[in-house]
Amino acid sequence: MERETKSKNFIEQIIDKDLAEGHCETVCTRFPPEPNGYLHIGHAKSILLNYGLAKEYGGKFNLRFDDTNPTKEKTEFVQSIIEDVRWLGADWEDRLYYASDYFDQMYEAAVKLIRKGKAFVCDLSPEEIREYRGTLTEPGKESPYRNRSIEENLQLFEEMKDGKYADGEKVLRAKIDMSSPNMNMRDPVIYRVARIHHHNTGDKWCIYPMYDFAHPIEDAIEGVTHSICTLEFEDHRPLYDWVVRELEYPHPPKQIEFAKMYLTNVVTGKRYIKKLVEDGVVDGWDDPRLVSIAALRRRGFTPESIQKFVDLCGCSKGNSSVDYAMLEYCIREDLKMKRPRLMAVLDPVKLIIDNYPEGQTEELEIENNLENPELGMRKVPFGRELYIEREDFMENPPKKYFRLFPGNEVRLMGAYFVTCTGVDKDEDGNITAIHATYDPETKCGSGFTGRKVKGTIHWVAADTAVSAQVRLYENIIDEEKGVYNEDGSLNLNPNSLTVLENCRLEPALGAVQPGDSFQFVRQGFFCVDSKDSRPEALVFNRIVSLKSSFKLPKAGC
RNA sequence: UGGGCUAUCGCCAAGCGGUAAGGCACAGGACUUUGACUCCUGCAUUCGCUGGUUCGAAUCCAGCUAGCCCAGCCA
Repeated sequence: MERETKSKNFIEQIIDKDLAEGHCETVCTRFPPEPNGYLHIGHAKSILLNYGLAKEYGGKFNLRFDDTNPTKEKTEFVQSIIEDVRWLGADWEDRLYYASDYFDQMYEAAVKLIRKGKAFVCDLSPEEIREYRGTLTEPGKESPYRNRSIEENLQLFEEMKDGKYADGEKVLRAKIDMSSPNMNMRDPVIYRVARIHHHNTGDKWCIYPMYDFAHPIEDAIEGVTHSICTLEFEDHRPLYDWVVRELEYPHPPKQIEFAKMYLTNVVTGKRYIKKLVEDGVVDGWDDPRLVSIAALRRRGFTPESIQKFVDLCGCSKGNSSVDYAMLEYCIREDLKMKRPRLMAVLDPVKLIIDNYPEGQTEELEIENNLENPELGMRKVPFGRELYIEREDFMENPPKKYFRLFPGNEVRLMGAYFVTCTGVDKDEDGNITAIHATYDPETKCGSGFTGRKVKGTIHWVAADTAVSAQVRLYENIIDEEKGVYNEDGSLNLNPNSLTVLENCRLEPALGAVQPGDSFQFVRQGFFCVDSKDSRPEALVFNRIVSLKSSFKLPKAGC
């Protein structure tokens, strides 16, 4: 098997260099979500990037919950994150960790800093700390508590741990530089008091470490070599390095930042998704109109397609917004060879073959996927009355329309050639049925080569068709215009979901399982909704359309 | 006269001083029992701008410009 020779991204180049220069001997990465919401396509990039790197270098990949702030975290999210990461195929083996399991070590680390004179207990209120911090252009000033003795700090910190102070009364701060141009270095808070039940440690602690202090410790404890995070943490790196250095870890982990991924025409961003869910605009975190991992899964995207997407997008330090068409391409590419191509009529109109004997039926054998014989054959019943797609017939066709119109001959896929002879209409002029004649000689598989037709259309037999509901999902919001308008109203795409109630499927589709996906000939890729499997009618979600290059001319024909 | 980061085709993205990869999208054409797929072909004389160094610059230097991030006891 040939492997595409892919150029290495900047992270791989850093790792190569670290390995070559002996900064590390192996590679260990991690995905460290805070369990405060559901994962989305942006997280997939981080997960697959970290996992892929570990795999590429024969190293390890850890899944670690960064649960240092119990006010926002829930077990519910822990479960969904585990499920999503597993589904994506990132294997953490036996290395599932919780930052909260390191609280003892973090406490000791804080004590160590105090002993070194590098941390102090501060009594300033949150407001005062903000005032003392200065601004982006002015340096801050030192806290009046900055020069407490080591002994006093030790005692006070222990008292914080023992619950002698109320929330917000005291914090532990790193003693760095109040005049640093980097706000993160102006004596950052590293421990705060919070009397909140923690999903993992219960009520054992009433003080919790801050991210900037906790994260490097977590990485160091686990032996993470490359701590990959997003761009907004770039300014935190000096602090990350400070913590690692002051705590004197023998194998300091290294933080590397990359750009988050955005998708055009789609709501990315945890807090917007959260609001859409909370406002009831969507049905939940896994509403197929969203791009949460759960939604993509329910919509019919495969882990392989997401992997391909992430690979294709690459990784850099420039903020970017990837065209949604790229994601569509990836799922089409993944599914086209491995799923059956079946016939489904989304907007049915009856086609009556007048010269086909009344009462006669036959079973045609059709390949499930013309390009992949391994998927086998299936039997499809054929008869005098069929349903075809309403848009596959035009009474007055424009130039270059080569589907059905009066006098024209087309191929019924897998069956016969039929020639349109006329239409029935109701009093209002709506077409109620189309009439045609068929040519028995042209049966599929008979080797007939007498003449060719330009159009091939799909169909289902009227009496054996299975009825179904099909949902056509569109991107929910045009994020270029903002998720919410200035007046607070939602900037929704009103056509984000179209429900087609009257679809007719070939009988083979009556026995499918939730989650199964198919290509519907000429329509696109669809997936049986895993959450809505009503017995009376199957519910299909459209994953993505096929590309279609024939566009009807504009009005006037 | 705060700091950090980024700038290469409509969208991603290689490139690391030797004369602009690739993918998506798009447009032609061939093929076709899906107007799909597949297959060809086209698609940056130019790398945010202006200077400089050099035989040679997207790559080095200087100065601009634009965008993103930072003043949580969030992560």
